[in-house]
Amino acid sequence: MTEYTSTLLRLLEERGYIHQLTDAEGLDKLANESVVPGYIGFDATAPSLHVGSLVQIMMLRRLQQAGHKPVVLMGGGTTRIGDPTGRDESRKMLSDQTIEDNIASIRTVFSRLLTFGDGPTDAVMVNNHDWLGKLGYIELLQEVGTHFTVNRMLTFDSVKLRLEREQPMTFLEFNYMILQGYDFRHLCKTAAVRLQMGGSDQWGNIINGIELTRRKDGVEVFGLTTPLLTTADGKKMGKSAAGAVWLNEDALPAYDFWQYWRNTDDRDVGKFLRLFTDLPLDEIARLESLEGSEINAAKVVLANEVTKLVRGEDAAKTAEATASTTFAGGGLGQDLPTLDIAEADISIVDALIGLGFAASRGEAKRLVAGGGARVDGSAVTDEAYRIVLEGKEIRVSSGKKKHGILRSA
RNA sequence: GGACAGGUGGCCGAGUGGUUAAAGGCAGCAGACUGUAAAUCUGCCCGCGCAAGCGUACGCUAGUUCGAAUCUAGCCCUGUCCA
Repeated sequence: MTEYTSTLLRLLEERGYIHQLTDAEGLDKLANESVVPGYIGFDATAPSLHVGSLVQIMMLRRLQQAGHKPVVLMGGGTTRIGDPTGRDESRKMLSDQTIEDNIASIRTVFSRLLTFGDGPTDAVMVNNHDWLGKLGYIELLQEVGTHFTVNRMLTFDSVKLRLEREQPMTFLEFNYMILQGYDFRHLCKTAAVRLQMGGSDQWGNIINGIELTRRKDGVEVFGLTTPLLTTADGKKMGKSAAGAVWLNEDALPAYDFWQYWRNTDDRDVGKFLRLFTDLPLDEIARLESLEGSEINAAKVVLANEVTKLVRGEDAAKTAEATASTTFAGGGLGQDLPTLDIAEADISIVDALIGLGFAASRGEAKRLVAGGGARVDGSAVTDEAYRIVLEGKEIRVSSGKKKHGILRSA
C-alpha cells in the first residue's frame, strides 16, 4: 500500500488522506513527472464552510506543499441544483445573490491555507457557474447525455438510497452527477486539471467525471477520496454544542473554535494532528503516545495549530491564553463572551440568556435548578438570585466548560 | 387524471374522541465520576409565569362535538401502482 514514489502520494498516504484512489500507479507516475493540477469542489450553501470540509481544504494544501497546483472549485452552478448525496430531502433553493455572497465569504478561508497567484503551483479559484450557467440544454444533452445511461445512474448510491427509502428525488437533483462530471472534463480541458479529490461520498460523482473525460477526450484523469471522517465515538465531525463548527471567524468565535479541538476525543488526537496540522510526523507520534491526562498537552497543541492555520496566529494565542486562565487559574480570559450591564445588578437568568448560554428563560431556570449555573465558580441554585456587579468583572458559567464575563457598562 | 398509502416535537417513531404538552428511542443540556477525553449512572429537554395557570403545537382551512393529533369535508404535499 505504501509503495508510492511521488512526494504527493507519500505525503497524503502517511498523513491519512487516502481512502480510495482510481489508479494509484498512474497518478504516482504523473505526480513524479509533472505538476498536477487537482481540484476539489465546494458547495456554497452557507456563508462559511465548517470543519467537515477542512479535510478537503487541507488536502489542497498538501497538494501545494508537494509541488502541485490546487484548484478550488466553488459550486456556484451546482449549488443551484443541490447535491443529493447523503440526503433524504431536497435542498431548498438559494437565490443567485445568496450564492454569490456565500462564495465571497467562503473565499477568505482558502486564502489563509493556500497560496494564490499566477505561478505554476499557485492556487486558483474557479466558479462552475461561469461555464454551467451558459450551457444550453440541448447542448448539454448532446455533450454528455450520450455518455450516461439511466440504468447506471440509477445504481449510484445517491440515487439508489433515495429511491429505496421512498424519498422523493427530483429530476433537478438527478442531474447533479452529470453536471459534476461535466465540471471535471471542463477543468481538464481548460485548466489541464488531472485530479479530482473529495470525500468518500463523492466517489461516484468523481468516477462519472473520469469516465466522461476519457470517453469524450481520451484523457486519463484521476480520482481520490478521503476516508469519511468521524470522531472516535462514531459521530460526524463538525458538530459541537453550539451547532456547526464554522471555519469563518464571523460565524464562530476563535475561542469556541479552539475549544472544539481542545475537547477532541483521546483516540482522535493523532489522526487529527496528521490531517489538520503541519507538524512533522515524528512530533505527532510523540504527542499521540502520551498517556492518561498527559494527552491533554497534545490536545492543546492540536487546538493551537489548527486555530493558527484557520484563524491565524493571534487568534490561536488569545484563545489559548483565555483557556489557560479560565480553566487552570480560575480567572477571566479576554476571549470569553462578554455581557455589558448598565444596571447595578442582573438576575442569573437574564445573565445566562444574555451570554448565550440559554435560549429562553425556562431553559435558563432549568439550568439553574439542575445545578449547572455558576457565578465566580460557585453554583447558584436559586433562580431568583441577582448578581451584583459593583464595578467588577464577574464570571458566569454554564456547566464546567462554558464561561462568560459580566461587566459594568 | 385514477386507485391505494401516508404527512406527529431537532430527527426517528407510538398514539384513532377526554386520563395527551403528546409513549419510546436518538440527538442536545446539566449533575456525579474524571483529565476541559471516553464510557457509565442520574436529572432536564415548546414558550411565558415564583406558582396556580395561561399561550401555542400533531400538513393547511373549514366543520362536527361540552371536548379533536384522533371524526367529517375541501385543499396542499409525498410515496406506490395504473392511465
